[in-house]
Amino acid sequence: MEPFPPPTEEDEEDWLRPQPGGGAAPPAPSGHSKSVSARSTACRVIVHVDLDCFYAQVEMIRNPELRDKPLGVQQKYIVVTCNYEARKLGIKKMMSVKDAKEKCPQLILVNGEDLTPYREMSYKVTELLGEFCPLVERLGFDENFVDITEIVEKRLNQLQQSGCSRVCVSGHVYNHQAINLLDTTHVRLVIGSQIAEEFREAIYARLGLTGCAGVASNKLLSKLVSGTFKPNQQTILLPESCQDLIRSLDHIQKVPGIGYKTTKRLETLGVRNVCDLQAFPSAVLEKELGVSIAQRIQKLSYGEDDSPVTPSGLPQSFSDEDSFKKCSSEVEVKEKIEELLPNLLDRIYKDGRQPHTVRLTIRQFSSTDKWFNRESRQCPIPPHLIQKFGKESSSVLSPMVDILMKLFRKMIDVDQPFHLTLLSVCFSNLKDLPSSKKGSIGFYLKQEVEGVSQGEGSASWNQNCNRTGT
DNA sequence: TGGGGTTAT
DNA sequence: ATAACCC
Repeated sequence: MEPFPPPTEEDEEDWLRPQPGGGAAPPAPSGHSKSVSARSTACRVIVHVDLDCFYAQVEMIRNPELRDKPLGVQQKYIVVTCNYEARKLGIKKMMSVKDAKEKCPQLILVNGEDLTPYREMSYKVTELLGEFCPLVERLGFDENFVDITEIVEKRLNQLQQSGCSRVCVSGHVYNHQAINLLDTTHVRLVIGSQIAEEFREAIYARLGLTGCAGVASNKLLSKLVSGTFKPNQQTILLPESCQDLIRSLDHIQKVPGIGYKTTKRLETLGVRNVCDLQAFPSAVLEKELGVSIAQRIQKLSYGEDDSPVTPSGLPQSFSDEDSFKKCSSEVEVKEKIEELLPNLLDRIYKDGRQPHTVRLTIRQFSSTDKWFNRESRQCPIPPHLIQKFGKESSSVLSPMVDILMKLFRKMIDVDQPFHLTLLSVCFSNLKDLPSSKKGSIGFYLKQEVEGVSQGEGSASWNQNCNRTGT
């Protein structure tokens, strides 16, 4: 057993006084409740948890012999991620297999096109965090935001009332900024660092995964600061260093929320870095991008982000896709769809809810603009078919193929030549089973099978139950 | 660039 | 249905 890898210590020590101003504590002579006004003024405390090279870690758990070797995870001809052994040898994320093998002939590659193991581990992480706190939001498979404001408030009160006068930061402080324990915002973030450490310890002890964490007063800043010390470390951001952090981003596209398209439009305006965006006239920005986007990204450029941590709960859609060099006949399309469907139907069956919408997405070959020309058609699933989702997937398969082929013909004239490079099937608009269904014998049999085969914890069970009401 | 996801319009 | 964003 390896111990939990030691974080770097930058502990600060000082006295934690019950109240500033030397006074014992709660004045507030008016009829007003003190705790209400104190709470409304308290800053939020957000943790961003970011697993290290997630797919590679999952593969190393599945096959421990890969542990100490340079390992890459391959999808088609791309190394989508790799472990740190491989990074030492110059392998980067999203490198072509060709370049990677040239750089490092000993690189071991595993195929990661089937996301099932990663998806399962990903939800175990989210569920584990859900045991600490209900406000957990997923971002992709390997990141989670947790709003720990309330946990921090509780611990702060405990600390003050039990006469404890010291708190130590766990992990790094961004910019090496000194902590002022007379500042309750500092103290809250320090307590947040201890909770973040507990998150990472639990994820390592229970799931064997390492990762980074960032603690700050909003989602944007927690995410940015989590990446400052990189594998398996954590960092807090104190408000006084916020501008340093946001301005350290050399390009605006590094700001989460400012993507490829917006970056291009900003470049047209001469906006290249965060400082440019901060200083840019709001009125001009609003005319160029629309009020909503302009105001949001300009706030982001100051490190301001009032978006809440929205619990992700159960997935809103299930999709499966495959890309390929060429698919140019109706028969091939049907074969590809028949390959994608069984896996998808199985996932939906295990979820237990019924999808009411199905969508087919294609990508047509084009030499220019190689990766953005996707088109899709969707339709409601006929009620008689919806009913069958609770049963054997075989009874749904061929009618679904027929529906998907009709959607395909809405996009593509099959009498004309075509050249597809991607097919994707997505089920969405998921609804809980009608409650009358839940009394049936079949329902309970199914629940037991799932509980055993997926080894689900109580958190997911509770999540499922809590949502059946709405 | 893969094979996924989300929300806004 | 698409377009933008995220990983």
